[in-house]
Amino acid sequence: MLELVQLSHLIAVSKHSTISAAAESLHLSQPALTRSLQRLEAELGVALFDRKRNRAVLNEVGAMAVAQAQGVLNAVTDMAAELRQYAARLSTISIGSCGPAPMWDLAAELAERFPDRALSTELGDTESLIEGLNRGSYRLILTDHPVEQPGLLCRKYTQEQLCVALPPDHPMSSRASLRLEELGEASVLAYRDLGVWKHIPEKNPRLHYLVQSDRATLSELVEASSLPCISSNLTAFRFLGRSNRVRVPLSDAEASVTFYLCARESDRALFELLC
Amino acid sequence: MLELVQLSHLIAVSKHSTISAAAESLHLSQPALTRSLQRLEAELGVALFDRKRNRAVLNEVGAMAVAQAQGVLNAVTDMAAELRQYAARLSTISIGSCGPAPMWDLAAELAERFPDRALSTELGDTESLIEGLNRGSYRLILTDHPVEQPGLLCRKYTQEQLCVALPPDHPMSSRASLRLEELGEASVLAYRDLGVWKHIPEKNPRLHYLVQSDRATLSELVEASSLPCISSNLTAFRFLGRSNRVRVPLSDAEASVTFYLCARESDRALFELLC
DNA sequence: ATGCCTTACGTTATACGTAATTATT
DNA sequence: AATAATTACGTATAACGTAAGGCAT
Repeated sequence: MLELVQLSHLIAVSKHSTISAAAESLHLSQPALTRSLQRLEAELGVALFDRKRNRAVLNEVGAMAVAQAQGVLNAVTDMAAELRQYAARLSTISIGSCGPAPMWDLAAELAERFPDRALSTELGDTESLIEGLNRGSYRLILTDHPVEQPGLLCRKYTQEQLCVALPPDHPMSSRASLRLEELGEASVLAYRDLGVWKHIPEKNPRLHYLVQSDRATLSELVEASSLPCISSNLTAFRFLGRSNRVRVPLSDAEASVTFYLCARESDRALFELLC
Repeated sequence: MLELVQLSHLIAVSKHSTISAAAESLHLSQPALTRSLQRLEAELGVALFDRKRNRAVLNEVGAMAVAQAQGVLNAVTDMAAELRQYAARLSTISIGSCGPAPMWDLAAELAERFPDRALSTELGDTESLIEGLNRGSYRLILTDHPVEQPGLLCRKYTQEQLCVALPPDHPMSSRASLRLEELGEASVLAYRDLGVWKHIPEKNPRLHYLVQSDRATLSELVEASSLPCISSNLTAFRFLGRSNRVRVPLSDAEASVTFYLCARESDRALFELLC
């Protein structure tokens, strides 16, 4: 049977012009390479070289064989790469969400249930998430409204309520609730990935957001300062650390969102495991 | 390095469902096949089977691998077939002609000069021959008129003059020439492949042609009968055998043709060898 | 109990390297 | 002389078969 090493040998010869040079590059003795090429010719039933006793040069058929062999080898490496990628995709659970906090919760739950599988998380708007779920880019998504589509499963997952975490001595710390606008021109701490909350800053453009991209840093800043911090029922325990902040809920309509968990019908087992 | 036998082993397993059955079909022991598959998995770095100690079934990745492997193996066999075909085409000199007799002469000349190369001959009308020469279907063609085209070489090759071979006692045997029409309603022997002569019969539709497809048979019939035989300066020695026929040239305009030899510019060496 | 897969071990076959041979530059 | 390819021969590695073991139906 024709084998791939033989094809790679042929290609090496075409690259190095002489069998000797090719053999060296292959860490092979010259006789071994000669025989390998002879076997290849016998296998194919065609002569690939013009042999002049002292020199073996590729003939016309050999030149075509080199091109073909290169094609075959590329096809094989492509195949291997595709398989590895496919296997990786099968073993990773990719989730998409329109808000960071519920995604963290979901990721934590999945990590606990499937400790040996990789997780990939992504933020996006609900519409592109649904598209991604249908396309197979995501196995689970968290949306900001229920999704009713044939072939998709959907149920309420959690609710997130934004609040402002104030130091106990802040003038508004005893309020039952407040609107963002009431904070005036204050500087507030906030986390970078907003997702579905990305329109919140527009509610009070005068606010000066001190955006943090690292949760630990944000937590430290909260503890080390008396700056108000935009937080929520889901993020409080992460952002506020051991500080004794008072959480005052925001009464703006946009400050409360219900998240829905969606999966493909074919993934019902996974979906129901999370209920 | 990944090898093609391993891919064929994988395909065999997918066909026979169990490793044992596949091993038998491959004339291999079960353990040998098991190890071959293990090597394949190790090579690819992905698991292709769900192993239940007692049973090994292809998993999702394995199913995709089977499809890919099939593709690779097909590509390889295609490659081999193409190479063999290419080699065959390179080693055969294919000639086309618009008339059989000069083609026989040319073929004989080539066979003498290239005793180890195969010849393929084909009759056709001049236009399709030129097209074939440009396409690479022919290396040499014989046309009934000179061809002037950039990239093509052309020169006069030979002339053919039709005649009627009559027995010495035939009333017209002493004529210097005659027209087909003058033969009236006679029966005449003729060879099948007419090529450029195919319009000759129309010159005298009353003639009854006893068409022969075998040259030896035609020759025997000429010797055994007194029937006139349509022949030419080029075919006389083949068709008339040792009979003492008198050849009377045909004076019809269509009964004389000059043949031209054409080749591609890239084949100048071959072309000039024949001058 | 039978079928199927895997591991272990001794053997074989295939491809390798070394050395010798021949031809070409 | 030097380089390059092929042939010959002994060797080594890698894949094989047999045998043994374990799990499941």
